[in-house]
Amino acid sequence: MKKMHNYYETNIRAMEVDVFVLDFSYDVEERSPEIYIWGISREGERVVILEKEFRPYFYALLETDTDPETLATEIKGLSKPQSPITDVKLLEKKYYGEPVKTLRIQTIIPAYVRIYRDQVAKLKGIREVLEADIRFYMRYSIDSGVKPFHWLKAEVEEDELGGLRVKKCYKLKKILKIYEANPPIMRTMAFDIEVYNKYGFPDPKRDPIIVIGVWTAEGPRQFINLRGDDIEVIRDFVKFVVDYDPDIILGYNSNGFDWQYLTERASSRNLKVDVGRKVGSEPSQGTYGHFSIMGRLNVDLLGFAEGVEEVKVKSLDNIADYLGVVPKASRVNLEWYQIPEYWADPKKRDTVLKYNLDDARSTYLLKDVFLPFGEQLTIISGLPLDQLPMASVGYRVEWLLMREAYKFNELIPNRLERPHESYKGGLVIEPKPGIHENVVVLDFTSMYPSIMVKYNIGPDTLVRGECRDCWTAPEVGYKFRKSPDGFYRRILKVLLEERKAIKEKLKDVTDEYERRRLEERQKALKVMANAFYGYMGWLNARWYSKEGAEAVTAWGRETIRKAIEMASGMGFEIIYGDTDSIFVKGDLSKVGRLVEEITSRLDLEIKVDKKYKRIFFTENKKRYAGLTEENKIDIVGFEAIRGDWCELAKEAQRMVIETTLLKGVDEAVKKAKEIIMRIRRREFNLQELVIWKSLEKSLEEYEVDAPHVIAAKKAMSSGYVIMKGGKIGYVVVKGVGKVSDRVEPYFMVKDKNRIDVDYYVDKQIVPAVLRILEPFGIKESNLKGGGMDILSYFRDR
DNA sequence: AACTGTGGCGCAAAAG
DNA sequence: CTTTTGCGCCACAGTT
Repeated sequence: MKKMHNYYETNIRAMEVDVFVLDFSYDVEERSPEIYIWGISREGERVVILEKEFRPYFYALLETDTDPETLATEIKGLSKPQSPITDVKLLEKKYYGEPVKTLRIQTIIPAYVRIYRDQVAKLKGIREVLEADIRFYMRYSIDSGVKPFHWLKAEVEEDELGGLRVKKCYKLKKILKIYEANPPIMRTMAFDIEVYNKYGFPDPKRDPIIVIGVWTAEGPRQFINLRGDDIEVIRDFVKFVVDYDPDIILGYNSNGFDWQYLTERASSRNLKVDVGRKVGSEPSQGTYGHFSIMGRLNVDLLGFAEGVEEVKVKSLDNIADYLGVVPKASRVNLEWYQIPEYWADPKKRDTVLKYNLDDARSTYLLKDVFLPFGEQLTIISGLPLDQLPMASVGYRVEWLLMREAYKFNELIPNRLERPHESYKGGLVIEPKPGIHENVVVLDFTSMYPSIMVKYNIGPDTLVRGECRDCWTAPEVGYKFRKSPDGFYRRILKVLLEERKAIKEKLKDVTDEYERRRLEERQKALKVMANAFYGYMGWLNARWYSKEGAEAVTAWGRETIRKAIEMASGMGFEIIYGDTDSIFVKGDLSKVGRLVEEITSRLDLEIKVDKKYKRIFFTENKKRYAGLTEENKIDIVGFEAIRGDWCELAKEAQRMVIETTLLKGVDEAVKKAKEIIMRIRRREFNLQELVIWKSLEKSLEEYEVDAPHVIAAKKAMSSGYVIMKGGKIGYVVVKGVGKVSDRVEPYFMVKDKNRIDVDYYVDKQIVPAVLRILEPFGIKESNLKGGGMDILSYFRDR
């Protein structure tokens, strides 16, 4: 009777659903793990699919002379009642392409994998223990093929909702299909918090939140601390998030500040930041400082902004301004140290509120710039969108590789501690100094990935000793077997071919939405493919191969040498070259033939990247400036585009470069003299003199008292916190002694007259300008002489 | 004792 | 990932 009933029920409830996968998480319920697949159904409902059957496991790689049966029994003997070893199975797998015998050891609770791993590793007859360090939800995603931002068609049964803030909860019965299609509309919310910071860097135990600003498709919302107590602010904000129910929560440095502060502040006030889709779950800090929110994607856009190299100080206002999302002129601009003063003054308080909303709005609007690319990177790498911005390039590549390894029945190597070992890199050609007319830049397309594919490079294709059918790398002599395809080649081929196909398809697509999607996919594929070489030479990489990385650069050097040889053979003059490019001058009508010749003879694609009407080089490599065919001025490598020179020096150099290219050296000298005189007359803003540097280490680690380190220490002692990786802006003031003794954080200097003008002229403007003009015979005295006016002479003494 | 020149080294940031 | 550049500190040697 009971059985009949169940059968009947199952038939009624079993159904098919289509769900767009947002994220994964897992929980251990009643001593067994459950995987949550959070998503949006075809009908637009927020749903979760539970997978209760999947179990954690790892592999033990056997020595050749071991008997699997005996070892399996021995391993089973390690079983603990809290999480028994449920299965030990002998499997044929591949390790670096070689067939191997492994035991697959399965348990119940994910945390026990580590415990069993350590015990199994000590047993006799075990060569290595593998795949024990893969996160459980990741393990599931790899094995099941369920990937974020893909659709999942599945047979499910409806389940109890029990404390989940979704429309439906299903139990997974069977995966029917995983496919890519247009994503549903995702509800997106941006937020930003402002904190009382009168006593320097805010402390969550002491300083209240003064306002939380929110921006959504429906516009702004604000939670303001009116009574000096922020309990209600936090409570209202949490309620708002739960009610609005966003799929994506955007912030700017929200992993580094907002979530940290909010959770600490809340816990010190006995509140819970219960904003997840599971009741009672708080944002939890996972790997690399990222905060996970159950069922939602917590995306910190700062991670994407790091990729915008043109902007040196990656503050929200700078990034939003540069990308044209919110121009600085159209928003409230406040420095962090002005907040307490403005907040305390009833007449100025409104400015703080506007400032907060401008930040929330900027964050919200930045989504259109960053998310389409992020979506594509998620689809390709399989790394959930919320982890993507924090993950380094290496980890993005590795996620893709791990998924592919599973498909190929390859074991995933362990992460190893390796000592640093350097190897030779790309070839840089000595530039021909001076001004050149009509120079063409030829670029090998995706040189390193193409070389990896062409010569089948990788740790699994490397042959030590004799080899009949191998490619041999020049200079270093490493050999790689020609067939079958190695791990890297197989994956790279797919990426490069897909990119080619997309570029082809783009020629016919007119739909704007589809064009954008393909454009971003194409970019993401390029970024991923180009990251493979760097990944292979990354000490932390699971598929590290020094020999591989060394061979890639060696073939690269050979390729560029051959290209140069062919170009000069055709009568071209080589002006410069770096790694995968050559700058040539000569009969431009023959460039097309040169391109064809190189491409066919070297079997690597080269193309015209740029044409310069006029270009100049100094004696230095990696530095030049040119006027393109489109009358744009390109500046490469010089101070003008570096983040660690003051704006004034950069502007002066930019001016000199432009004038030199367009009007000639004499005119440029005149301009430079004018600028120097202006500074001597103190006609500048303090902002233009700030020198920004990042702190690559924590302050104690520095061995020398470099100026930026001293400036950071001064900032620290006045209450400002600068962490490792942060940026410090400083100016040089008058006084005696080393530069280090005369630096001060820019926000601590209010009086323009304290500035050491001589430093800025002699160590910033003159060197920057001379870098361009010196090759033309201009000396320091030509710039400084004859321009000193009496007035400033007296004022400076 | 105070200054100047030099070369090594630490450090950051660019190109590819 | 390597290559390249350049500033400033630091120690040292030689000079005034």
